[in-house]
Amino acid sequence: MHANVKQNVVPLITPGLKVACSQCNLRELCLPFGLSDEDMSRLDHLIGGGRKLKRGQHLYRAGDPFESIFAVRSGFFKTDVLTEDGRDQVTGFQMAGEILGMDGISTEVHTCNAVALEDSEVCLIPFVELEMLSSEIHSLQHHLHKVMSREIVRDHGVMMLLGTMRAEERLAAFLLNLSQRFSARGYSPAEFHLRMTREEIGSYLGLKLETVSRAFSRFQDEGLISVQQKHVRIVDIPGLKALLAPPDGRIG
Amino acid sequence: MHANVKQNVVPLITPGLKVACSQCNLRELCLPFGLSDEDMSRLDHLIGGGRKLKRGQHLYRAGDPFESIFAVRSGFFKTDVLTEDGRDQVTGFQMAGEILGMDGISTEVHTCNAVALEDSEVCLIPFVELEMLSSEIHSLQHHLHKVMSREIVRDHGVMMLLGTMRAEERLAAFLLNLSQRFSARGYSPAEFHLRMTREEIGSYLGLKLETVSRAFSRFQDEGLISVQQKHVRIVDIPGLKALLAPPDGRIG
DNA sequence: GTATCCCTTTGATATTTGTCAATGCAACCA
DNA sequence: TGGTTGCATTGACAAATATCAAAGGGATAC
Repeated sequence: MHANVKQNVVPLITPGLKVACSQCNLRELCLPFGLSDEDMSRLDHLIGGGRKLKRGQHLYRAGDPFESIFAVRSGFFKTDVLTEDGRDQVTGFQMAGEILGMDGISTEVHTCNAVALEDSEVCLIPFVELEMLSSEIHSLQHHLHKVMSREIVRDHGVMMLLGTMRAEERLAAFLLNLSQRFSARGYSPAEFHLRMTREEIGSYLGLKLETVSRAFSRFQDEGLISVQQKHVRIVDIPGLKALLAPPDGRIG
Repeated sequence: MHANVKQNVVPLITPGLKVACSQCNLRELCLPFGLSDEDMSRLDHLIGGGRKLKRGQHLYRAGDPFESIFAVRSGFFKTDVLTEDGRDQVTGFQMAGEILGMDGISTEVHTCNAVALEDSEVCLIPFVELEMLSSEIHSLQHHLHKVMSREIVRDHGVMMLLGTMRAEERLAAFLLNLSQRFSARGYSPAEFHLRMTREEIGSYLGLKLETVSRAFSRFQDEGLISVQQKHVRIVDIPGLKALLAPPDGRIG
């Protein structure tokens, strides 16, 4: 290898990784949602290939020029924001069918980091070309807007969690959210493997890792879940949901 | 007034309130940013008129069908999310030139409430027509995407604030953010009137109103600001900024 | 296979923020 | 003008979470 080629450079596109929305079983969860066969094949031609990432690899970093958004094909990601003064906030965890990178549109530069938490694959969607195609395909344009709006609504949910919930409520909401998303992808809603550490969960939930660990233990003691390291089984979904109603529960 | 007309019904468009982006001094802060004169006049024709709101009036409520987004022409708004279990989270405060209502795109229904905190005026931007026009005007399409992306990035900043900052850091960040936004609109960055109550600030910052009030008092004792009820004068901007570097400030 | 390292759990204590309560201030209305 | 009402401030105390510290468990690398 020549000296002017860094050893850790990773190809931006994994050669031979074919991508076709029309053949993808995630299409109903992902960007192609609602497209006709013909329009979907036009989208196929736009997708700039795929990319494989090993656990721990960055899909992009804050400061990288923005060129594409990404659809998660398989695997699991986290996004986080780092400030100069050393704060680190996990802003989300993304799984198959979800879109990454929309933070970069506003400034043409990514504002957060996206890291694979397990070996993963993504589709590259060049944004300039996506805009061109969505000028022509109204349903694609509208769905892109929906995807971005959904991200805004999701963020509001996280603000609600961080602003109004206590530690155990936050963790319950987090587990129920994961459960629901796994379920939507055909996996068990009751039993799954956490891809992230207690510290990453804590960062997302605005808690210290010890607090997260204690909340897990408490849920187990109360018979709500069974947890061993990263393996979680939800025993009592209604019980977890009940935790989300505050003590004075002014319902109705 | 006839019995079948509710007394509190407010016209959705204020008759006679003319709106033209091309004549608006907010256009560089708002949706028309970057448009040519010709394209701006096409946007003028799309804007569905304006609407005036008195303090306390809702621009829209969670559950309302989504039809338009709104540009704040004058005044001041808050948006908040309410859950069935009684939680209430203020998700943002909006001032002139800022866009409201993008939460509604994803489900065709608004997911939060928008309330005028002082007498205000907005422009109505019918979304279906905006999508049609942005298919034709690429720079409008792109700028709409930027505006939505900017909202996502802003939300990440709020998550950072809620997830990693302590009470006084949150309030300092809040004041500095207001200061910067007033400044960008030609108002004093150092002296302004808060349009929201301590409770609303607290909701936004994930704090109780008493904690907000104590933080204000502490800032005043330390000579950082001068505060009397809703009137705030920032005396020491660098001092406030210094509060945002955490105690161990691992810089560099 | 085994040693290492990172992650997790748990306990004791400190700090921060929330809760409850009382008072003060200011604007608004009659 | 005076009273009412809502908002803000302040204090004392309680509760939640963070911090510090130590030890155990699994996965990974050699």
